[in-house]
Amino acid sequence: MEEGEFFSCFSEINTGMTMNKKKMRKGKNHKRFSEEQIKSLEVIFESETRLEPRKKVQLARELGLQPRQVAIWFQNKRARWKSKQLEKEYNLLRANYNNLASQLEIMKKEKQALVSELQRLNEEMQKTKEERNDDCCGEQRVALSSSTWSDNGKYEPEVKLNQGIVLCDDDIKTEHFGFEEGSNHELMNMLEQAGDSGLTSSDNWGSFSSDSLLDQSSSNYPWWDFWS
DNA sequence: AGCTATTCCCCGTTTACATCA
DNA sequence: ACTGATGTAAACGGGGAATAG
Repeated sequence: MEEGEFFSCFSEINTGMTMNKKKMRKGKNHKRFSEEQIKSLEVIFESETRLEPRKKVQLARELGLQPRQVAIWFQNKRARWKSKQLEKEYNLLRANYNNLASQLEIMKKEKQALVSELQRLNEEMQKTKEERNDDCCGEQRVALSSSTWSDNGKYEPEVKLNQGIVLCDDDIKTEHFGFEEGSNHELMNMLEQAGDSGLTSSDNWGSFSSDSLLDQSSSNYPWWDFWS
């Protein structure tokens, strides 16, 4: 229903409630306020959502209402206003979430592409290695001279291609993604979780505080710019 | 300091009324 | 024209917090 249409239904001016509470509760005179009264109340509410007692009495006199009616109108108005605010915040939060989710999808695809590329390079390297094995066994011993034996007795070769790509997992992260041990630890974890579809599981949202999303004033830039 | 009465507010609910199918 | 369902504004009641006497 349109607002004008709504108000036209209640053109009867409320001349003031003189009945007591019991009569009010039982009575059939439960009239809605007139358009003029509502307009005046709205104007005051825009500047102050709470009324000082003296102003409440004065306003009630001006509008031909009981002070209690004015007080109750302000109470109900605050409740309606709060409800609308909550709805706005919810919509904002949902939009931010959708934005974040789509960014995550993009990142997952990018990661998958990088993993595929890495796999391809690995296979290429393997092929090159096998060719070298065929060509010259002596050189292989030199190339693998920096390989080590780990504490658990596992052999860990460090093999380098001519282009300088280091095929050791941690080094790849450092050289290709610019990740330093420690400083980007959280981001690394996020990437690893994303690879396991961990971020899409609601189980992992326990530490995800909606407050921090809404409280954008605490940082110098919008949180969602983190991904851009 | 502890108690009581009063006032205000919030929250959830009820009541009265208008609208619509 | 009547009626039941639904939505909304006005009003209520309970309970907590603050304040004064």
